Amino acid sequence: MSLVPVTSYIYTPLNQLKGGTVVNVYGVVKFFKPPYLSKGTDYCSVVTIVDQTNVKLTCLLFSGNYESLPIIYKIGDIVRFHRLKIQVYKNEPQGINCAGFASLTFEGTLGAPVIPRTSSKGFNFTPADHKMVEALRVWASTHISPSSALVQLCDVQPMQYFDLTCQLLGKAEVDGTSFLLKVWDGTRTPFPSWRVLIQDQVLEGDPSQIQRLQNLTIDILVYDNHVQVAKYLKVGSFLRLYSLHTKLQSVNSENQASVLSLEFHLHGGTSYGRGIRVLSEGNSDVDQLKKALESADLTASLPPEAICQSEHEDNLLSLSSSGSVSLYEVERCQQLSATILTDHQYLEKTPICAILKQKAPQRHRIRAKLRSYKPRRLFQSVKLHCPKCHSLQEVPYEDSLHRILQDAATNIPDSKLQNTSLYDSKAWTTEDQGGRTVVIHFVKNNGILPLSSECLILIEGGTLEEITKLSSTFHSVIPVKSSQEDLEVLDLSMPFLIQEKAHHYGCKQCSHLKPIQSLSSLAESAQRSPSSVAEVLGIVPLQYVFVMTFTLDDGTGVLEAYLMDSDKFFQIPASKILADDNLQTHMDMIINMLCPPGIKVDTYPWLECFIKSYNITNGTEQQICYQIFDTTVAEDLI
DNA sequence: GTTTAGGATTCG
Repeated sequence: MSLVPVTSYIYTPLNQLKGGTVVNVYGVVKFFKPPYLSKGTDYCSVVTIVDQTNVKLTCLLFSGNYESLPIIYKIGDIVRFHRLKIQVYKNEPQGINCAGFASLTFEGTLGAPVIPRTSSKGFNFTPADHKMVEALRVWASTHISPSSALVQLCDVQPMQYFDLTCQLLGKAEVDGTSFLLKVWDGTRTPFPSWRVLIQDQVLEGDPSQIQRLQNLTIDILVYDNHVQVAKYLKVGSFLRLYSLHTKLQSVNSENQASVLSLEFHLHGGTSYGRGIRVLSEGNSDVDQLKKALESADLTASLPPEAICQSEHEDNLLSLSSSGSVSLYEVERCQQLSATILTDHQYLEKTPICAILKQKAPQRHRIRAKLRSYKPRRLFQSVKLHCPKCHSLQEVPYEDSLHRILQDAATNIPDSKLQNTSLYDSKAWTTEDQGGRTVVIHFVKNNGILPLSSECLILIEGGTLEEITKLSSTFHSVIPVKSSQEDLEVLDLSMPFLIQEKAHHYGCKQCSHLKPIQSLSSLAESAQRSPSSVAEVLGIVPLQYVFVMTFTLDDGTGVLEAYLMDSDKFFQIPASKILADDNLQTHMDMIINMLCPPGIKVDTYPWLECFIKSYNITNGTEQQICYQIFDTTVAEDLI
C-alpha cells in the first residue's frame, strides 16, 4: 500500500498574479502589521511578501479569530498562503483572504529547522514545501536586507524606533489612553529608564522581582489601540513590541541637577507595523531571550543612580563599568556621521542638555542632527571677515561697485603718473560716453612686460564690465585713480584686487594705504599673490567666510551654534562661491544632505561636531553662545 | 451578509 498526496498544490509566482483569481503563494515577509483589532468586526493583519521574481504583493488578511491569522514574528519570515484572492487596487494586484484561507509561517534564517507555525489543524506539508522554504531562505539571504539583528536594551539610543523582544514583569493601568508595561531583556540601557508614576495598588506583577531587577527593567507606555492588548497580557509572557520609540529626556531632580532618562513609547496606531505580539515558546528568539535573562548581570542592579550630567561629566562612562555597553561605544559602531572632527577625537561626547547647563568657556564634542539653519539663502551666508579687528561686513552688491567706479571715473587721470619704471601705460578716450578716459598700466617685471596671462594691470576710469573682461585676460587687475604724488587704490568698499572672478577686499579700519609705487618692492612671483599685494599696499585683506547658525538637536536638547568658516567645514572656498554656479550647486547638495527638506528630523544624518562656548555681554545681560569649529563635512559626501 | 484596510512612525 502506498501513500499518495491528497492534493497537489500549485503555487503561483508573484509576477504571474491576475485579478479575480484565487491562488496559493509562497513569499518572504517584507513588511507586516501584527494582527490588530480593525474598526470593523475582525482582526486585521497587513502582510507584504516578495518572492524570487522580486515582485511584491501586499495582502490584507481579516479574521474574527486572532489565531487564524499568520503567526509572523519578524521581517524575513517565510509564509505560505492557501486560497488567497487576488484583486486589483490602485492598478496593482492585492491579496485578500477568502473562504478557506490558511497560512503557514517559517523562520527565514538559513539552516534553521523548517517548522511551520500555524493554527490550521490538518495542514498539508510535503518535501516539496520543505524545498520551497529552503529555496526562499537562500534567495532572501542575498536579496532581502538581513532582518535587522535583535536590538537589545543595551543597544538602544535616543530617538530610535526599534522592535524589542522582552519578558513582561509588570503592568498597570495609567489612564484611559495609556497603559504601563514593565519589561526586561537581561541587558541594561545606556541611560536609566524613566519611571512612570502609577498608584502602587494598580501594579500587577511580583513586586519583589520588579524591585530586584529594577535597574534592568524599563517602563513602556503604550497608547490608544494598544491599551486593550496590553491589558490582557500575562505577566511572565514573552513579547515582541514593534516600532517602539525611544526619547531621551532631561528632567530636573530635587537638587536642581539635570538627570537624563530614557522614555519608551508605543504610540497609537499601526503605522510601520506598530503593535504587540506574544511570542510562543520554542521560537528561537525566545530561546535567545531566555539565555540573556539567565545570564543577566544581576550585580548590575546597583542602587538606583541617576546620571547627573551637570555635576559629573564623566558619569556616562561609569555605565560601562557595570558590564553593559556605554552609549558612546554603541554609537561608535552605528551609522557614520555626515561630518567628522579634524581634531580632538579623543574627546567624549556630551549630550546637549548637559552642555546647556554648563558655564562658558568650554569645549564639547556633540553628535546631533541639523534641525535647521540660517540664513536659508546661500548668498546671505557669505560675509567678509577681518582677521585683525574681527569685524564682519557684507559683501558689497554689484550696484555699489558700479557707483564707486562711476565716481572714480570722474577723476582725471594724471599723465605724469603714466609710463614709469614700474609700468607701461596706455590711455583711451571714449567718444560716446562723455569723453571718459580709461588708462591701463601694465606692471613690468624687472623692466620687462610679462605675458598678459601673467601680467598685473592697474586701471583708471574703467567700468565694472571692462574690469571684469580685463580680469579674464590679465592675471590681476587693481582699480586705481590718480592722486597728487602717485596712483592709489580706490575706496576700500571696492575690491583692491580682482583675479578672474575673485574680488579681494581690504579692511577699512585696519588698512593704512601705501602708494602704488610700493608694488615695485614686490618680487616677480609675489606680484600675483593677493596677500603679498595687500601687504605692500598696506592693506589688511578680508577673508570670505560662511556665517551660519545651526540649530542642532541630539534628542536631549536643542542648541544654536554659529559656524564661521572660510573653506574647512564645507570644503568649498567661501571666496569663490559667489562667482561659481557649480560651487553653489555643490553647496546646496551638501546642505540638503545635512538637513534634507521634506523628511522627518529623525531620519536626518548625524553630525559629529566640535563646539566651543563663550560668554557675550549685551548691555547688562550675559549670554552663552556656541561656535562650531574643527569640524568638516565627511569626505565621501562631497 | 458586510466591513475592516489598502504599509509609510508620535507629538502623550
